[in-house]
Amino acid sequence: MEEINHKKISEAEYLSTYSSSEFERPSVATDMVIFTVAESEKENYRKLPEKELQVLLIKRGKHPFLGQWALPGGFVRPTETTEQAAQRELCEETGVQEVYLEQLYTFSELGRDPRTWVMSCAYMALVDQSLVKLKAGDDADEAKWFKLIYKKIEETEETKEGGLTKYERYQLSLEAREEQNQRVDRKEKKEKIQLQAEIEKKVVINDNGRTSELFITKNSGIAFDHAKIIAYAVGRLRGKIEYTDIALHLMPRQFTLTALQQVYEVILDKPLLKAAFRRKIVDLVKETENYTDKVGHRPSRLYEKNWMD
Amino acid sequence: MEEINHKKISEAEYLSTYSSSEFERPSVATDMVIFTVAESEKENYRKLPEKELQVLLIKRGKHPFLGQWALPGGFVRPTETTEQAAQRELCEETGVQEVYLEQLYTFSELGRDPRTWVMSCAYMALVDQSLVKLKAGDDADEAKWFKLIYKKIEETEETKEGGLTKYERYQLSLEAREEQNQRVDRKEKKEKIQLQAEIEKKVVINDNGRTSELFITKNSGIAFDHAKIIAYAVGRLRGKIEYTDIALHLMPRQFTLTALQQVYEVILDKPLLKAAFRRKIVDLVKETENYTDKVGHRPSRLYEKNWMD
DNA sequence: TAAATAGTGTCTTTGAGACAGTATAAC
DNA sequence: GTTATACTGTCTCAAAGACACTATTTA
Repeated sequence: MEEINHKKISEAEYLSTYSSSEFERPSVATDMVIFTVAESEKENYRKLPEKELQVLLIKRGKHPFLGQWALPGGFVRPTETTEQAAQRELCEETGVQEVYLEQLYTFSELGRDPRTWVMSCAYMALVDQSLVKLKAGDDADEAKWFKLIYKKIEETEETKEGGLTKYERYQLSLEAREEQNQRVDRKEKKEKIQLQAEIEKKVVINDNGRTSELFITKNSGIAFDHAKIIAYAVGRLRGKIEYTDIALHLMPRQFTLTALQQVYEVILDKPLLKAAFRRKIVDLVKETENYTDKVGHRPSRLYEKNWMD
Repeated sequence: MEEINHKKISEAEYLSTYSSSEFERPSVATDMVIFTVAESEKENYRKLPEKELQVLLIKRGKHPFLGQWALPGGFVRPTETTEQAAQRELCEETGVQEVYLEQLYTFSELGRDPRTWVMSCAYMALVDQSLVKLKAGDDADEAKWFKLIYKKIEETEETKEGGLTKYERYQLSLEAREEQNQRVDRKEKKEKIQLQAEIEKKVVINDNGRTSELFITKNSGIAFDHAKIIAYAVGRLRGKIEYTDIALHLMPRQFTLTALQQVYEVILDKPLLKAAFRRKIVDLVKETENYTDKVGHRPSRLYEKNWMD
């Protein structure tokens, strides 16, 4: 509590006497959920490649959670906003400037970092993979794209007196290919890194309305509470892709409408009808006079992003 | 940077040697945008009362911004999450437990608090006015409901090379009735407290997409960057009321559909068509057998909230 | 009975879902 | 010609906008 008799001093005088260490302060970090969409290999020469939603993780080279995988991030400095910190981390990790960046949520559960009191202001970034150059992975800072699958696996309801509680269980699977860095052998072993977590969404409905909260119920290999942050980000991405044009941030300069549709499908994790999809996104894109080429079937017109509205 | 050779120590050992004061830390506060909807007086005995959107502000009894009006809030303690801090502030200020609470955004602009490095994790709360008992206003902590009007007043576009910049100017008006506490004179002077701010929304559209940012361009009487936080909250409320049932949190236990429509109208600041409105919200409410009474015209059926989905 | 709100019916418009049908390059 | 994708047309259905019409209470 301030004990100064404020009636008698000016604001300038007050500030000069203000002690900035009256309260214990948390550390504040930003964590970045950086999404991209990449193509996996073609099954045959005429089939289109499949797409996958990917998230960037970094192998921790230090305690805590040494050897586990974490979201890129770091502490916010006194000379920058959380957004600038996120921007800085993003650039350090991917080399990309100018990408879509959105503040997600500030996580402040006690004990989320075993070291000390740390809040995390989480951001989501959407990047076009073709622009990204991952930093060469030295031991302490190995970055990898993980294929992300996030699915609801169970839904239960419980009726208590005066209300209803729903539990939705989601599975988060993250998978990356382990590259054999040094070995230049013929038998290029493609070992996979598999991370898994289970997230429970608890929805309480009673006279006072509806509240929902996420919990990590299982976790193997994902550092801190980052499984929860990723789950939150996927939810936000899925919600926003339906009524905004953010998906365009994941596209290269020119792209086919089928490619765009695949991006929507892989994010929403469900197939969409072609005709309806095209009607919906027609205003988000501009026709070009270019077509795909040598694809083993009818070529497709290329489009560009149309941000005007 | 941590200079410990982490290869040789366990996580437990590492944590015991971790110094928690390596980085400069910000103060973290929560600020609450507490909305309610209240009725103003009837024009005549048969007309329905008008509704107004209100926000709770507190007159600052200390520096900085002494005498100006600020959102309720306070520093987050090491024993609580930001949400718990918000909950606590809300309860201290309004006496209400169990209300709708939603994290809005974390504001971290440098210099937003002249004392020191302070981030604010802002929350929005929606309360039914009938449950609120404002704390008796002692000198240092006078709380008041302000009628809120937030309107777009200008929109300009600027085409630069490689992009388009839109500026949208919004006016935020806050108005409260100054009650004459002690005086019990006949001539009950109803002086008004008028606060005004102008917010500019700058939208930049270029090859990299669309970014938008809010700035306070004029401000009279609103402390800190709280005009911006309020503007942000109104935007969120307007967006969410269209596709969720959060408006129900502003309603008393029983209410008429016209009252609910008025709440939507006052928040969205535009009239809605009755038939379409009723079709849209029919699943959010439950019929009761009760009707309004003595209203000078046909009585109206009362409804209750129906959160089930 | 006049005033004011309550509540319903229905025509139109819009957009999404569903699905079929035609088009076209590469092999 | 076969394969696989590109692209369009249209029927249906559901929700929202617009507006008009009927119903009911109270001073």
